[in-house]
Amino acid sequence: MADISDVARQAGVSTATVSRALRGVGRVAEATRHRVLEAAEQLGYSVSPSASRLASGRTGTVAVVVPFVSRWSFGQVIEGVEAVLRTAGFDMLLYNLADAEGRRRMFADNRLRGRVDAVLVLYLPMTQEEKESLSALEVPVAVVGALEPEFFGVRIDDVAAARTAVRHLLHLGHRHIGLLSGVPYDQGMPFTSQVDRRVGYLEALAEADVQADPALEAVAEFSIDGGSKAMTHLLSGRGTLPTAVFAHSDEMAFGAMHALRRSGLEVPGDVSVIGFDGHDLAEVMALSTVIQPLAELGSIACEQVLAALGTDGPAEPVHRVVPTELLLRGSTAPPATTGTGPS
Amino acid sequence: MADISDVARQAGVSTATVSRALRGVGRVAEATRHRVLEAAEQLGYSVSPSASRLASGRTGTVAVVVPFVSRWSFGQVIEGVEAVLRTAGFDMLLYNLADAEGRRRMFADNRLRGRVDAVLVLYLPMTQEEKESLSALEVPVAVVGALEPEFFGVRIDDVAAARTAVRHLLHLGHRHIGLLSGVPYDQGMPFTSQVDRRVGYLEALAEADVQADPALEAVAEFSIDGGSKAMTHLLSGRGTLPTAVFAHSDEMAFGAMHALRRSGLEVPGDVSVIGFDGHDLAEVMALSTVIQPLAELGSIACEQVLAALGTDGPAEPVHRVVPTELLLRGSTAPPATTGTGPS
DNA sequence: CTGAAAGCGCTTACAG
DNA sequence: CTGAAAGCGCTTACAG
Repeated sequence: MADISDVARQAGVSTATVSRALRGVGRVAEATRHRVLEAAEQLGYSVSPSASRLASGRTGTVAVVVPFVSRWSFGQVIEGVEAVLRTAGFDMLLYNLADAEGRRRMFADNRLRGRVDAVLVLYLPMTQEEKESLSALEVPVAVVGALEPEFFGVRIDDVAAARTAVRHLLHLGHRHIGLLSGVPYDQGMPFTSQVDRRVGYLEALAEADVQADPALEAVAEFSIDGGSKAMTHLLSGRGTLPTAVFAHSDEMAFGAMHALRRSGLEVPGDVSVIGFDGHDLAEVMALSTVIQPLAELGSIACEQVLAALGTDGPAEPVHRVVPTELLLRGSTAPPATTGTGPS
Repeated sequence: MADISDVARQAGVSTATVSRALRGVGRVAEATRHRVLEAAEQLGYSVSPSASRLASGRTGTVAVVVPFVSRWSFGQVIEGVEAVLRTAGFDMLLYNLADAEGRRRMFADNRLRGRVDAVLVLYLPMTQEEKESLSALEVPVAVVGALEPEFFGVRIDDVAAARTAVRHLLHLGHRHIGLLSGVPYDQGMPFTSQVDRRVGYLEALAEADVQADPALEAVAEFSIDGGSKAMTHLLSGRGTLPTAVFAHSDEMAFGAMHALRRSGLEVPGDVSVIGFDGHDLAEVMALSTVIQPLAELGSIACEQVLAALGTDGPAEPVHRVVPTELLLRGSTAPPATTGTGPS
C-alpha cells in the first residue's frame, strides 16, 4: 500500500500538505490540493486509520452499549443511531453486555478507553462506579432512556405515557387493571422506565379513585416469554382477576395475549391488553399500544454527542424528552358487563 | 494517562519487556512479569489501542456488514457473532448498508481498509467488484447465507428446507400452493436463498406432479408489510386462489396472515400458511415454520474467521452447511374439502 | 500557503 | 530472559 510519503513525492509536496489537503483542513492552494487528490487517486492511497488515530487522538468511532442486541426495541434504537453515524462518517462499535461478566469487562476494565470519541448507552441502569468509569473516558456520553446530570440524555415521559394508557383502560370502565412490569436484564437495578411506568399506572388509578392492588402486579422479563409468565401468574392468583392489563412492552403484551388464549380467555372480550413500544407486529396482533419513537431516541442521542464533539458544542450536557402516542387497536374494549371480569 | 514507559520505569525494565509481559507473549521471567503487572495496576495503565494497532498491524476488531440492522433475523445472527467475539476479546464494528449510497461507501471507498482483522458479511449478494474489494483487504472474510469459493461461508440448505416445507403442504392435500418470495433490499441481485427456496418449492411440486403456476408466485420485501402485499396480490389475482402459501420469512408470513384475515379468510381454515426462520413470535401466531439456527450461523462464521486469524488456521476457506427443522403449529391444515380453496 | 520535525505510544526483530 | 532501537504512518504546532 502506498503511504502518505508516496503521495507527497508524487504530488511534489510535503506530507504535511498531503494531510491537510486530504482532510480539507487548514489553508491549501486550490492547485496544490488538486495535485494531491490526483496523486492519491493514482496511487490508490487511503489513510491508515491506526496512524491517524495515534497522531490525532481521534478515532472517528462511537460506542453503542446495549443490554441485548437482539431485542426488537434495541434494534430500532440502533438503527436510529446508525443512520446518524453513517451520515457523519463515523464508525459504530457495538457492545452487548449480555451478562454480568460482559458488564464487568466493559466498565471495570475500561474497555472503551482510547477506542471511541463518544459513547451511547441504551437503557442501562448504571451504578455510581459505572458512571464514573464512563466519565473517566473524558468523551461525550449520551444515555437513552434516562436523564443523568453528568451525561447527555434523551427519553420519553414514562410516567405520562403509562398514565395515558391506564387512563384509557379506566375510561373504558375497567377497575381491575393488571400491570405486567419488565425487569432489566440483570435483575439488579430497576431502570427508570420501569419505576416510572409503574408510577404512571398508580397515578392513573389514584385519579380514578381505584384502589391499587399489589396482587394485580407481576414482574417478569421484557420478552414474550416474560409477558406470558407474568400473565399466567396473575391468572393463577388467588385474588381478583384483572379485566385489563397494561404491559411494559409490546413483546410482553404478545406473551400475555398468548397466555390468555391458552387459558381460554379472549382479548379483549375477557381481558383487554395494552402494550408499550409500537412494535412492528402490534398491528398484526391488533394490539393497542403506546408508541415511542425509538429510532428517533437513538438519532437524538447520537446527534447530542456528535454536537459535543464539534468545536461549538454545548458545554453542559443537554437533556431532551420526546412525546409518545397512544394508538388504539382491537385489544382494548370495555369490560364484560358483569363487571367482575373472567370467572 | 500513564504510558508504557511509565510502567517500564516503575517496574525497572524496558518497554519491550512491559509489552511482552502484559500481552503474555515471548519469554518473560515470572518475577519480572509479576513486577510489571503490579506496576501497570498501580499506575492504572491500559495500553493505547491506537498505538498498539499501528505498531502491530492488528486491530482486534471484526466488521459485520448487514443489509438492515433492525430486521429480526439479522439481530439473531448478530447476537451469535457477538457472543463469539466477546469471548475472544474482539470488538465488533457494525456496518449497516441500508441503501445504495451506504453500499458504495462500504465497498468502493474501501471503508474497511486498516480497520479490521476480519469481515463477516451477512446475507448480502455481492457483485464481482464488491467481492474483489473485500479480497483486496487481505483479511479473512466469511459470508453467512452463501458459499463463495474465495470466502469462508456458512448457510443452510435452502433448497432442501423449502422442499420440506412445501412437501408438507402437499402431504396435507394442497395442490394450489402460493409462494411469497422475498427480495433483497436493493431489488437488484436476488440472493442465493431466494433463488434456492424457489427451486425447492418447484422441486416439491414437480415430485408431486403438481403443475407450477406462475400466478401463484408473488415477490415482495422481506417484511410484514411485504408479506401482506404479496398475499393481497395473490388474493386479487385473476387465476386460481391458493389454499396454502409458503413464505420466505416468518415476518412475511405474519403479514400474509394479517392480509388473509382482513379479507375474511381464516388460517388455516381457508388458507394454510407456512413461514421460514423460527421467529420469536411464531409460537404466539401459531405459525408453522422452517427453523434455521440463525445465531449459530453467526457464531460459526465468526469462528471461521477467528480460526483463520490464528497461526494454524486453514489455508483455504472452509464452507459449512447447517440443518434446519420443520416445526408444525396451527397455521397448516388440510385444504377445505371442496378442494377448490376459498371462493 | 507550505515544510521540517517532533511526537503520538506501542511492537518486534535482532543481539546478547 | 531482556534491552536498545527502528519502525508503524500519520498530524500538528511552529516558523517562514
